[in-house]
Amino acid sequence: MRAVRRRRSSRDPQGTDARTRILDAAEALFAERGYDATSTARIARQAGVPKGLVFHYFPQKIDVLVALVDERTAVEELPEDAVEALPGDPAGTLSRLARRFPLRASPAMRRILFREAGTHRSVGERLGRLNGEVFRRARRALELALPGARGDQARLEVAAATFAAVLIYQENLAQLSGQHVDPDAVAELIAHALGA
Amino acid sequence: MRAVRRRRSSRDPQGTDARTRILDAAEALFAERGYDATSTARIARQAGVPKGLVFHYFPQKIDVLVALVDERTAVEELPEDAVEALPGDPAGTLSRLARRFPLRASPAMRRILFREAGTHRSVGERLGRLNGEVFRRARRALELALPGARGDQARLEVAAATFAAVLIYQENLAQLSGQHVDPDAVAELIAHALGA
Amino acid sequence: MRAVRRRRSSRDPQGTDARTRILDAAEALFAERGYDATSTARIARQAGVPKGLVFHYFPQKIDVLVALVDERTAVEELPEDAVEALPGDPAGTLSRLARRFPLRASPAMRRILFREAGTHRSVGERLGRLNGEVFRRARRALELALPGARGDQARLEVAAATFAAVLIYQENLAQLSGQHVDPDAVAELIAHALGA
Amino acid sequence: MRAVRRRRSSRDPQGTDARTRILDAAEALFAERGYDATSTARIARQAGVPKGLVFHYFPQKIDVLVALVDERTAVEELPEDAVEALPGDPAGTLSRLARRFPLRASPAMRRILFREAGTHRSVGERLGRLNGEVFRRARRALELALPGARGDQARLEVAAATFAAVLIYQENLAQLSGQHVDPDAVAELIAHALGA
DNA sequence: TATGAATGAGGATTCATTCAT
DNA sequence: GATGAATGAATCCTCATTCAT
Repeated sequence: MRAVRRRRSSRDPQGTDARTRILDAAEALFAERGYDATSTARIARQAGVPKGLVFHYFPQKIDVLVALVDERTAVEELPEDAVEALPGDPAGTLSRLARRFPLRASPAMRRILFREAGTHRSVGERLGRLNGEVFRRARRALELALPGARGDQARLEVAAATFAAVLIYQENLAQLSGQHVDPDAVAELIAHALGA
Repeated sequence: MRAVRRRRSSRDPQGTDARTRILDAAEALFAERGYDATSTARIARQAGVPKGLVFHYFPQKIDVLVALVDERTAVEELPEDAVEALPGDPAGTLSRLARRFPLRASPAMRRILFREAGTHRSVGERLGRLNGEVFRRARRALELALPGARGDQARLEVAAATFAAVLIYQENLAQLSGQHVDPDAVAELIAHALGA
Repeated sequence: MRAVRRRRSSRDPQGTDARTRILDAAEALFAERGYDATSTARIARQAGVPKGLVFHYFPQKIDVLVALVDERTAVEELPEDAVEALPGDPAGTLSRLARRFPLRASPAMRRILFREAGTHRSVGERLGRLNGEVFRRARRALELALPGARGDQARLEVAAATFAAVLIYQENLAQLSGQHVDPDAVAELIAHALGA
Repeated sequence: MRAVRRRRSSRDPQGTDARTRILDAAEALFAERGYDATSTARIARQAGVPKGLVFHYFPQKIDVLVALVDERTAVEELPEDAVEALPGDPAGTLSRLARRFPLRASPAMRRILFREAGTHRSVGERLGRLNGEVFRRARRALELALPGARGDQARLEVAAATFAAVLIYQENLAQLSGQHVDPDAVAELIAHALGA
């Protein structure tokens, strides 16, 4: 999570620093065609910077991917209970969680995470951590929303895992299978499964 | 869907014909490192055939992927009701569906489908069709298992879509997020959501 | 020491096989400008082959150097006493050794050996082995030529080492220092040092 | 031959000025890996100075090499007869010459001189001049040590040339051939060749 | 059908050098 | 003087693909 402030140099007429433009271009291209199919030359061209500059900031191509994952998929450091759980309203609670989703990642970044997770360890690890985070929040939200602890713990975990999967992968589920899975509808489904 | 029978040549000590060995090698490699990162030379080496032979069978590299998807992700032509739905037992019905899953695809092929779906139209289409098939079967199974039509149609569709997603992507969900989502448990969850 | 016979293909109008032409070109260029300053593209151009072919035969640039050293600096497998030592004529014996020098290496190869020995282990090792071979032959020749064992053993070794150095490095001594050191004259000098 | 005194700047915690540190780093690196294989960036890093500063002091990379050769291989301006020749003791005289060797060059600089002489005219010239200087001194020393002029002039020159070669290249002889050639022993050998 | 040499476009990466600050 | 971002030519190497045998 870089916070270095970069000054606008005279060589930067676009007003965004070169490093950021490189990451922007890479994000769009990796999402569209995949990491391997995207050449560094193309990233540079789309970013409007000379080829060499990509390597000035990112010594290896893989470092571009790593930087994207590091800097653009940060899990917000929300207080655990930032999403106010409404006792008796698990569906609404999950829906709110979905909306205040802690994953600060563009649809493009999600596609990248998803696609490259299987082949690049660091990406896979990050995706695993994100999934775990969402899972834990969902479980906690459900526990708070269902104070009577109706429904055993095991089922609650299955519910949380299912919801996390749908939430994280919705982007890809939609694109790959051509079918939208609406998180709100799933939230409602799950609430029914757990509730009265 | 090829069914051509190939004779065993004298150069084929493994007892499998060259074309099959090429596809086997490609399946393993594409799953492990992705299509773009796998060279035709490597496929040939792993298959134990000369480089030129790959192009004898598959004029272009992409044809290897297409053949894999065509020949190794076939949706079985099951009769619609091959999975006997037990009225009153939606959970069991879904579980049986999961077990008699119509997708004849190795874990490796599922990873390939999944990974390349976003960048190769033909793969994406195939995945979409598979997902649709599973979705339709799940919906039909639920309709039969819940004859009273309790729960409206919309919720039933959400349930079928969720179940299809978990079923198709379980391979990847497990691998990517490090968390198993047991189809049987999800079946039970969904049954609760729809049932009494 | 390759002995593979290469057929003359129709694509080889020069009548020398491509691999040999690549090595010829590399030998000349490495000797003239050094290994690092010689690009693979230039080798290919001078050899009259496409760039890619260099890497077909030599997966890495360094392999070209290694092949040169392996195949073009072979120590002849002469019987130990192939150079007939004339008792009483150490000078003549050394001169004959110099002329029937066991190092089958062009002046170009000697310059390459010399220059790259310090930075490429395999080259350095080969040079060391060559030097050792020449040293041992010179010592043996002197022992045979001076049967009375006049002059102690230590001095004889110094003589052999000095002669080996002059013999192996004459190419470079001449070029680098602009001064020829005639092996025959050194042979005569050494004979005087050891003889009556 | 620079003699400019450089002040110690506040950015120079090592207490050596930047220019000197650059040359020190270059000397070590050129000796270890060769001129071509050493990037200016690496020199800067090893010297602990920013990349730009290298080009401030040395407008071109080659200027670093030239400066090293100019400033660090100086032939001492000894009076011709600084090495007292002892008539009748040529071995001792040569040994003393070797010890009071006029070449002020570190082992590293000798390796550089040696390696780059063949490809960089200025280095080659300097090496030639050094070799000539040592040769002339050795010849003069021998003439003085052997007043009777026994041994003809031609043999004396061969002796001087051989001794100069051993002296100048001992560093490399040892390193490359793994065999030490002791200058004192060679001096003694040569004395025998010329003396009674 | 089988084989591997041949081809050249393209890709990642390096690097000397410039220059605004 | 000091700094490091910027530049683009050049380098090593990969690879799909062709083709003569």
